[in-house]
Amino acid sequence: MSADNTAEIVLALEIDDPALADRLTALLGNVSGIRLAAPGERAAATVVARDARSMPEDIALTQRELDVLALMAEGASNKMIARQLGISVHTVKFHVGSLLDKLDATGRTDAVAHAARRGVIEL
Amino acid sequence: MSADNTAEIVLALEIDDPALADRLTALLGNVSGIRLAAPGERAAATVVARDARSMPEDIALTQRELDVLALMAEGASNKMIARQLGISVHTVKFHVGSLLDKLDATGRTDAVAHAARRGVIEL
DNA sequence: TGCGAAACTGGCCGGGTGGCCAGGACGAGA
DNA sequence: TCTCGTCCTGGCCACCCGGCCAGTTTCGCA
Repeated sequence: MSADNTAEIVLALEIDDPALADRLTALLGNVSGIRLAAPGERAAATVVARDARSMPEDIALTQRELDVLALMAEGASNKMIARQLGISVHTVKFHVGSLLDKLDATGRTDAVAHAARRGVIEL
Repeated sequence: MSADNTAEIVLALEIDDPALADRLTALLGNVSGIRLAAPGERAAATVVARDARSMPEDIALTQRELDVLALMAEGASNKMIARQLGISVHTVKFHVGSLLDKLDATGRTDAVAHAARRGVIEL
């Protein structure tokens, strides 16, 4: 990282609302120690507008379901999950079934997509 | 929004790196017009670590592969994708195969996860 | 004009997936 | 105690998936 203490932090802006973007640009542009990223430039952090997601709307998943879900997101098959967790394939399928139910998904791919969208898992 | 011109913009911080978080907290805390959000408080914008997307590491996917990938991310089966795109299931499987290859994935679930991670698709 | 890339289609097949049935063990709480 | 939720296991089965083989057309580029 070689984080030079005197180096400026490069911030990227990703704001839909033009008014808000303008105000932030004006405010942040004058802060010493912070520099706004040029278009396409790599930034250390990004300012995003959507407060929308990151909603703590936690779906009630059991610990075991979270275990299975995490491995599913890695692309693991039921057999692999079974081996990993030390349970039978049948039990894995049972948990996967519950997951599909709770996440309102049609299949395992849909399930991880939904889970990622809702912030249940991190890709 | 009732964007009072004199109102402070509430910024939330979502940074893993403690050092970076500290520096940003110190820098942004002194900016008039900006206030850092209290834990749990609704913010107008969020500062997230790292340059979220805009990864220039574009995997070379053809248009058709992107079509298929998008529908895969919706949890669509090969049959559904075929109907949606007006092509045969065989062709869908052909594209899926290429996708698995290019994305270095073991299955469609893995492919969607990889694609999302690399910013190829938006969940 | 030939050549490769992309897109498309077909058949075949082993293994994976998801839905259904049934059951048992365990702990928390009424 | 008795019920409820969670976790676990089994069998059965239709269907889907991914990989293999083969082929066609269309397009741009050398």
